[in-house]
Amino acid sequence: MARGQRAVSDDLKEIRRAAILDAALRLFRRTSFEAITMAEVASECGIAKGTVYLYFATKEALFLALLTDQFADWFSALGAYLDAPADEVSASGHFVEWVVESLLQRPLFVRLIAVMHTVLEHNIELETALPFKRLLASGVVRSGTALARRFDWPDPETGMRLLVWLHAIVIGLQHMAAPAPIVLKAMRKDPALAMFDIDFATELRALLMQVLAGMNQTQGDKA
Amino acid sequence: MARGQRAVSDDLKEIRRAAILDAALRLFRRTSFEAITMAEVASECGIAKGTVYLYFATKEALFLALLTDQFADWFSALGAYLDAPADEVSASGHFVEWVVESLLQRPLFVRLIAVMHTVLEHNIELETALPFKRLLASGVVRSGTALARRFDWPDPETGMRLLVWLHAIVIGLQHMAAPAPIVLKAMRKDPALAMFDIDFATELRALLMQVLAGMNQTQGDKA
Amino acid sequence: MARGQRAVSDDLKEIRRAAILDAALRLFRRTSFEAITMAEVASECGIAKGTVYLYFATKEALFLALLTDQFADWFSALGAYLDAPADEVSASGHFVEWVVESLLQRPLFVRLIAVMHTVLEHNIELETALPFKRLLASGVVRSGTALARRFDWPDPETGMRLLVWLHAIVIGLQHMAAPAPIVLKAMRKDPALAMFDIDFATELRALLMQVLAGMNQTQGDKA
Amino acid sequence: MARGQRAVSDDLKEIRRAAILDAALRLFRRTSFEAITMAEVASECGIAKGTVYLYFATKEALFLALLTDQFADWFSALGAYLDAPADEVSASGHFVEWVVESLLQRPLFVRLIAVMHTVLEHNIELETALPFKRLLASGVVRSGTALARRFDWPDPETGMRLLVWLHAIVIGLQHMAAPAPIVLKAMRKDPALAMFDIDFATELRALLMQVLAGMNQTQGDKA
DNA sequence: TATGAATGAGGGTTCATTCAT
DNA sequence: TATGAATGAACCCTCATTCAT
Repeated sequence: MARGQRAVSDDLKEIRRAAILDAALRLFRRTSFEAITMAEVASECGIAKGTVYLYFATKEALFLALLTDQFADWFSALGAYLDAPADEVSASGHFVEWVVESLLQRPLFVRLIAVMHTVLEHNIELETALPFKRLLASGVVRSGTALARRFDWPDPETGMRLLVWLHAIVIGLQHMAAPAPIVLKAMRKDPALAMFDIDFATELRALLMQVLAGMNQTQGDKA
Repeated sequence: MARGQRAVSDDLKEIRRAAILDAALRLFRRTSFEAITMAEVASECGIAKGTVYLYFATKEALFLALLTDQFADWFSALGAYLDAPADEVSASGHFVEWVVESLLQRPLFVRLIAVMHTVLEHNIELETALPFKRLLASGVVRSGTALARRFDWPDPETGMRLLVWLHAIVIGLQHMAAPAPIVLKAMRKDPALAMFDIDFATELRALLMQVLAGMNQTQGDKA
Repeated sequence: MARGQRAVSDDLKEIRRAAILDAALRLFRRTSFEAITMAEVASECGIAKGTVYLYFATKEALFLALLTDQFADWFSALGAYLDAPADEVSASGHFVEWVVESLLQRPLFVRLIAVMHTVLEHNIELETALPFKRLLASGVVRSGTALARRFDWPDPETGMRLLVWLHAIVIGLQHMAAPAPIVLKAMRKDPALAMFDIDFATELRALLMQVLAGMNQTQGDKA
Repeated sequence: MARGQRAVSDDLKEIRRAAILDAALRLFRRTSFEAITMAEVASECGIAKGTVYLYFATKEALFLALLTDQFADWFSALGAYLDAPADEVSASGHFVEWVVESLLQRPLFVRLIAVMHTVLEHNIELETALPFKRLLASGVVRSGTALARRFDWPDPETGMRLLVWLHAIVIGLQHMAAPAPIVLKAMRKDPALAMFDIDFATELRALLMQVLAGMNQTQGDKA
């Protein structure tokens, strides 16, 4: 779609919407949410500033849409993974590895999650928040159930809960794994601060393993 | 210290510094970091705007000092707890309960932690970041070691790691437990979103229990 | 153009730009560059503060644009003067008189020149500085050449140099002719300071006459 | 005088005053008037901020005192020069050379003159302005008279006038010879702007020569 | 006289969002 | 639907100067 062209049909509108999202994603790859301006998004997309607002009510809504897509994609991949035939090896380890890998391949997803509650979910309308949370809920229910089945947990809610916890853990670890420049400098200066040099994947893997170990034990006791 | 009065001695300066921190804390109880202006802090403290900057180089440094105090207090309490004679009942459960309680009693501490990496540690100088991180490191080392001893973990680093994980978990759960107003509204509207009505204490307790269960199991296997 | 009205065409934009410049000029007539705030300019122009920044990147750029116009106007007048048929009377005296008159009629131009190098040319971008200096350069080249022809100086650069010197002289004399209020007071108090009661026109006329006398002598020697 | 020590006698007070001036001069050598803070001056001098204000009422008064010293020194040197036995070679050229050299050796003097009227003479009290201007007046009268005698000008005021003009010329040329960084960049980018790459000494020498040539001619005509 | 803590005015600039065209 | 001109709130921090001690 060329600049100035009007998206009259729904299809064209969808294409333009996607183009805006793509532009935002490209910018987000390079910098942070705060550093990106709506003018830049428009410019990167080759359209006018006002046009962006025809498709997204606020800057936060725009990036929440980005996150929505990422969630959909991730849940889809998770569903595919969980539907695949069970693995002979330790299910826990395999699953943890999948999670770690899936997130390592989606760094922007992780970065968006880290600002989701504190930034993106503020300054949006109910009609934006509602479908987003519903998508999340449906993903959690679906995947949580599949997860419980896979791990032979009697209660599907246990699977859902694990996903909620995973969400929290991802937020926290991402915060710690992406320190402010000045903190990085401090860490370089004082070796005693090396402990704060958190590797996202390493910690996620280790922590998740423990959680699953605990859950399997608990659930095993129950069973 | 009354307005205009000069903090001429180091003692008085410490008192004034504490007064500013106290004013900031009172405001933070009522609103968020973003909503507070330095002018408000000064006004709440009954001093001039510029005076605040004599004690704290930036707004972030001011709130980081607040967090520093909270960390010191919490680590101190943790140390006292860990040094107390071992409990006959399940050590894990007892410890988890202590953590949950200690954080429930310190809601501002938890809220500060939630913005620590993304906000407070930005826009500060190295000389502010360094002592803060060192305090944290020393607390983690000290408490982590005590923790390992308490749980009979051979490696003190296991205790330290648990604290790092706890930190991440607290950040993530606090984000989820303090949703944006619009999200709250969405949750009230759609019962299917009830799963996002996260209770910080409940989830922290449960998750931490699983982590500890996993760790004890793992460490038990090692021993 | 009324407040809130949109300058949608290039013509209208030019009109609005001119309106802002005009507002700034009106204020500058009343006070000094330092005393003027961008908010005042906007208010005087009947538009919002941010709108001013759509047309001028900084306060300095705004006033440099003012100076640009004044330079263009003055160079244009100078060109017209130099292109006019030669005068029978002493060319030097006639030219000096024209310069003095042209500057007396443009007091704001002179005041802007006085802060041009120390204030206006700071805090501007290259894309602002470049065209400004180029306009000046072209004016100097063109007028300097015409000047040399008029005075029968073999080298056009002599004319250009005279213009550069004139520029310096105008700056210095304007500084001296516009003393600080307290200096004015001192001069009123002590008659011995009367020598500092510089009249811009008188000194410019006299000094320029000497410079031209010297140059004609020198050039005459050369010829 | 050590820090904290009290300057009880007038001698000691004079020493401290000189120390402050010296500190300010050292800083001025490195940066500009605007960039220097009174806190820096105090720190560079090893005394408290308030102490500086015991000796100089305002920042401007402090730097004006600096300029006073420089003027006294320069006038003294000029007096010595003019009192020396006349030179066999062209008096004009010799004098001009002396002026250029004397200013090249006093770059801080020149820089202070450039901001004298627009900055330093503002924000001072009458009791600061008065002696400063009187010193200047006396220097101008004395040196102007000597100058007229030297050049065989019948009227001593002609010498005084030359000094006033010299003052103006120095201001203007210094402004042009110390362009803003962005202007420097513009000049580097566009060769057509090379004409603005003003060398202070070169232009001062040339311009002054013309002025003197003109004056000698005029005065010669008179005589 | 020396100190340095306290003061507080001061203002340019950005940018998400709106809305006239 | 597309545009992009217009809006205007928002805000930290500096630093010359004062004055209590």
